[in-house]
Amino acid sequence: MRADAQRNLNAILTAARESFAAGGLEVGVADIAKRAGVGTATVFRRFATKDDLICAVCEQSVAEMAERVAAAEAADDPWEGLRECMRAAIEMQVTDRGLCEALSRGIEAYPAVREAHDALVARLAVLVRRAQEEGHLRADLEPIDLPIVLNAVARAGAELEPIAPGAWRRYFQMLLDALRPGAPPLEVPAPTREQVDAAFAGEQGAR
Amino acid sequence: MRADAQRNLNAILTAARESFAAGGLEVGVADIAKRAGVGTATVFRRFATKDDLICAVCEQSVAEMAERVAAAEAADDPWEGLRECMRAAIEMQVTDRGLCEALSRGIEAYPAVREAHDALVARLAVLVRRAQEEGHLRADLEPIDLPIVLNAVARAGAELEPIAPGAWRRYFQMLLDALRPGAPPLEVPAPTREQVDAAFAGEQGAR
DNA sequence: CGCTAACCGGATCGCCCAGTCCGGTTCGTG
DNA sequence: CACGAACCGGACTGGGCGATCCGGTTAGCG
Repeated sequence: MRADAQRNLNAILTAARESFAAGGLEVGVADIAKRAGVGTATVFRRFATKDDLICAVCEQSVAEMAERVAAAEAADDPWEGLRECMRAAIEMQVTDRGLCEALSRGIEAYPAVREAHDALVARLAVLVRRAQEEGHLRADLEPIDLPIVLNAVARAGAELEPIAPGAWRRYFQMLLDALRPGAPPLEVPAPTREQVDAAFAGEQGAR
Repeated sequence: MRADAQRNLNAILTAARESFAAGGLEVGVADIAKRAGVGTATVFRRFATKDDLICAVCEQSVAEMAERVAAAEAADDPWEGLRECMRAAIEMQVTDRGLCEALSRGIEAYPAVREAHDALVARLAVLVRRAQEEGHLRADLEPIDLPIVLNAVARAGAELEPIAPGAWRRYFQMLLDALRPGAPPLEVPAPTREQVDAAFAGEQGAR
């Protein structure tokens, strides 16, 4: 790989990240190319499809989240670590429209992102179980619930952000209240792995 | 207005409602026209713009919600009525992708819808205050919070619906837990009318 | 029944955007 | 320094969709 090609690749990834963060996933490839200082053909040379580019950017963000989870696992106070993780996950999505939108599609996303996300949930599960044992989290919360509710809060927050900056913290606090132990048990089971897998297999290639 | 014109108008509204409900707001006008059994020109003769059509359909749905709120106000047990209202609001959005998407844009929607929505929130406020006085609802909940959190739950539920039907009830139950009294007070204020108005004035005509 | 104004609908326009093509440019090696 | 392979980028294509145009049709009044 020639040096200029590598440079362009980095520029494209950075530009895409910034563009998606600011304008959501519907920003045009031409805009991204312009921001990166290259032509559209150069973008498509590295990423056969716009979706591939989205995927690459998302993987970075999900990896970043995974790092935060790992840090929480090692923290002195794991419950505090988990809370901070959740807060960071929402904040990341609120300040990155593209990530927020991508995670909304979440379930049906690309294999690579999906894999990274699964790994992240698996790590989360450890923290969740520990928090439940220590009585910080309601016992009927499943790890799979977390990405769902965090994305829900983030989406509401993201829309509010331009008109009421920081309002997402209000709804994050409500979310924490919902997760506290002591409430009557949930009457509906969480989505299962099988359901998610079936949906994924079914709509491979949609959109 | 000629009889056939009236008939077509009804057909268009019905078709639009069904199409938007099933496929979201991004379904093409051509699809709607075909379902209504008319040409696209006929659609645009009644609704100058696709947005106008969306607006008309939404108004109907919001009016329907308002009726439910009115019913709750008159119910024997107002708290039970409010709960049922919230449940119905989520269910309506989960089973109507178009409505769900339209309410997500909510704040910046069209004047007519916005007006109907404001009226609905004003009515809700009565129920909220009463529920708070009776100790069913946390005291720091503002009426404006309700459409926000209800839409958030509905959106998550709508995405889950095809793969885990009814899963939204799980998150609705969590929401109710978050709204219960007894939690430490919220540290961030709710969005204000002024913020909403400013945003609305600012981006009139966007999209 | 006949006539006209109202109405209809498919073909068409203009625009946007993902993705492709090809003539020109640059890297980096010998 | 020279040369070829790798790389570049802007012009172009194709398809989709909102919106418009216009020749044909129909309602419903007199």
